[in-house]
Amino acid sequence: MNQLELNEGNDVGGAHRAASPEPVTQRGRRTRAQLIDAARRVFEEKGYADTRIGDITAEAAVAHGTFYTYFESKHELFREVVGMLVSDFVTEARSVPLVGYSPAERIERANRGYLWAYRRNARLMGVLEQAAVMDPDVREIRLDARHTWVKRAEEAIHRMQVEGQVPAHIDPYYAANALGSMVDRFAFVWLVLGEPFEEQQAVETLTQLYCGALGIERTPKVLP
Amino acid sequence: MNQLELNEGNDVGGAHRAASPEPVTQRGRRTRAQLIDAARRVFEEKGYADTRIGDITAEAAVAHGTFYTYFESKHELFREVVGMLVSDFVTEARSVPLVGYSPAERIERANRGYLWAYRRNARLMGVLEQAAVMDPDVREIRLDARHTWVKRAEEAIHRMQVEGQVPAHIDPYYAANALGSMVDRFAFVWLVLGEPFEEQQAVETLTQLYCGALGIERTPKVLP
Amino acid sequence: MNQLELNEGNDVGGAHRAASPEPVTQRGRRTRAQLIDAARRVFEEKGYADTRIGDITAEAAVAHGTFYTYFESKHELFREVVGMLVSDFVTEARSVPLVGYSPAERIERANRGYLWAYRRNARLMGVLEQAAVMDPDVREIRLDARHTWVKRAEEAIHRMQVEGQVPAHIDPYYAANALGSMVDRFAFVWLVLGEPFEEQQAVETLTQLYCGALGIERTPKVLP
Amino acid sequence: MNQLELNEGNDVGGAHRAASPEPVTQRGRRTRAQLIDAARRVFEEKGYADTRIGDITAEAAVAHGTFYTYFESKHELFREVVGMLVSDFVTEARSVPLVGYSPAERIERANRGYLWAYRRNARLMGVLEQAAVMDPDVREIRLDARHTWVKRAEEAIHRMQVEGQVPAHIDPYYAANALGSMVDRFAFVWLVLGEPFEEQQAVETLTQLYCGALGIERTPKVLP
DNA sequence: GATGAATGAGGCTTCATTCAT
DNA sequence: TATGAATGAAGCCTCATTCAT
Repeated sequence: MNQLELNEGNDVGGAHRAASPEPVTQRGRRTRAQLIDAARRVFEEKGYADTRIGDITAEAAVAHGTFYTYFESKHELFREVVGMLVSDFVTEARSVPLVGYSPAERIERANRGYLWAYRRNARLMGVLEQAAVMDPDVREIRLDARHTWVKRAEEAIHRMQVEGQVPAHIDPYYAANALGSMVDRFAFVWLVLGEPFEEQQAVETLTQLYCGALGIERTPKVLP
Repeated sequence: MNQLELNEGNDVGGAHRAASPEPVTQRGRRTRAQLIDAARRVFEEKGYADTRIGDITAEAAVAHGTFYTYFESKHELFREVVGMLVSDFVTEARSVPLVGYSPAERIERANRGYLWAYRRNARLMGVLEQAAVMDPDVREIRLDARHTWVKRAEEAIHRMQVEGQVPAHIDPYYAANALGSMVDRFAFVWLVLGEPFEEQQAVETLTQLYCGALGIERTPKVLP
Repeated sequence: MNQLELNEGNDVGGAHRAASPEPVTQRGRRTRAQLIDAARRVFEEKGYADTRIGDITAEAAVAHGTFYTYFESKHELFREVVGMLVSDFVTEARSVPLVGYSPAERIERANRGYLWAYRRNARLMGVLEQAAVMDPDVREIRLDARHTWVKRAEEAIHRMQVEGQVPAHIDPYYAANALGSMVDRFAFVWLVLGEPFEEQQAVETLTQLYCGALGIERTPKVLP
Repeated sequence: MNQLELNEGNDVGGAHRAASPEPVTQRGRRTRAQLIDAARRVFEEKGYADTRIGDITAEAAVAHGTFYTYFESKHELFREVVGMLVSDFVTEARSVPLVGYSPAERIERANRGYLWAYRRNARLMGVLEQAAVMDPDVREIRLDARHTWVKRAEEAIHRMQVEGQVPAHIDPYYAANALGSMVDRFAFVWLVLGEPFEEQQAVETLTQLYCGALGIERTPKVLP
């Protein structure tokens, strides 16, 4: 169970990845990687719409025309960058234990991990949300990732219903969507829009509400 | 109690407007209104970044140069349009009764009203979210609106804690933020990104989780 | 009877002419005309492929962007220019008398008129021939024009066959094409490619061969 | 007597080639030949102006940089290709008998051979005509070739005047130019611009007109 | 006020040519 | 010789903004 609303990785990312072939030479691979690195920094600083191709090549310290050796458009490069972003969330998600802890404990760990991953990638997450609204391709990546998560959370809720830990009248699919939304949006408002929250309290409240909503017993922690 | 994360209206909107003076003549007021109407349609169709001044004037059937008689920039006009969007949410919010119903009933009505208002304005809400990420002015409008709501929800939760309906260990401010996020984000994913949810089930689940999270008793409805 | 291989005028030209609407104001019409004038000069100097939009706007003494107020592409503007070229040939063609002279006399006048018109427009004729090879639209204009002429010459030959002035075994359509080709290509080699011919002798030889090919009696002129 | 308006071959072509030395190795010769083959195909498909160095190397399946091992420019390579085109016309021309047939018979064979050669090379002939308009070097090749032919045809006409087969008042040089233009241009309109002519009728009409223009007796063939 | 033409800075893309491997 | 990556000048097109009528 976790709030990862992003893609599991290669399968979906691959479906969207560039048609441009892998560079043959060592040098080519290095240049391509430089461009992706530079692009991430520029996207974070300026957002998707305000990023110029020239900003990226300047940041990567290559000639303007070199961009077109590897990418057809800003859009295509952005998808590469988003693919790496997704990978980081995936890594975080996989570190959440599925067994050996109480439900409340697992929920807390997942929430904390999600917020951490979000903080590491906050600027870029903002850009991703922005781009997803108008760009169908980006939206598809975003929704694919969300589907991956929803399925996981839904299964976890269902499992807990079978084990009698969560009431049967709750719809697992809708609940997974709603509670994921809660954590995801909270992270966005905090880390992208800049609302000044405090981490300990954020994790505590999100976890407490998450558990309460599902009828899971949990002893509140008293924060200093 | 409601999920309105948008501005209460004139006070905040007023703080941002004011750049261009109200037209003096009848004709001027009509032209100005035409531009705002047209702008809303174009923003909904193309998003903020892809809207051109020329798109708006063409849609409004006025000359290109006429735009600058009334607005200094696309940005300023967008704030006008967002101001009208906010007004619709405010109207909806005010129709939610604060007394005379059970907490669970009030929460359900607020949730339903929020989703309705969101649906009426879905395209534009998407644009607003998009613009809020990169544009500080728009972000300010968005966050002001959110603050308004948080204050209301926070006070409602606190009142219920005083009355013993909600456990004392819950932080009202964080909880108001988190639960508002849940409803707001759910609406976004449904109505902007296009996830196919069903209204009855959406309201039921959101309300049930909202109440459960706060420890409020509520008898689940059985949907057909 | 004449060698005009170019269009009669409005019908065909109109079919190809620009979609861009006539400018509304006096000033707009003047600017548009300036651009067409300038374009003709630049096309003549540099040919179609080597002409830059910037060359045209510089020659017309307007800003670069002004080009796009009136034309979508170099291609569209070129069609306008070619339309004016065609008009000149049409004017020339109409001045050739259809009656009141002997067949040989009419042929000579037509040949001379064709060469004159060609000389007036030599540079541009070269560009037109060049463009017609690769550009389907331009080719269509060129061939439409040729068809117009072929029909005229064909009818004239047929009339002379009926009157017994030309042998019946000659195919009027093929003959019209071949003899028109002779005059047209001779003009091209002379006036575009720069072979140093002399006008009197050119008219005399073309006319003598033209008549001889059709079996028309003609007394050769002795040139000084 | 023939209508070959193209170069006889090595002498003129040699005057323009010579820039890049013949490759020393076997492998080098093969690569160079691949490039020339590929270039012909690409020029035929895209025309001179729209052909990119990269198109040629891709078609030849060699690396982009390899081009510059053998050629200095697209222009130089084009001259190579045109040289091969000319060779084909020369081969055709040499197959026309100079003796042993009547004048009318020789003219007919030459016309038919010219149209055949033109058809084999139609696409490239179109490109050549196009390039000759603006490119002085290509124009020179074209005109050199034409001069070669004019000399031949002029000599043939003069010989026939001496023998009393052609009237003396005809100027051999102008007539050779004009009649060559007729056949050459007819072929162009038919095979490059795509006018739908039929071969038998084309040869018959061209030959009949050619003979008639020179006052040569010829019995028209009746086509089925 | 309204009009629509004019402006030109700014960003995009191409591609001939060079060069290190 | 062959490779393919890197370069950057050159041209294209857009569109926010100004301005004369």
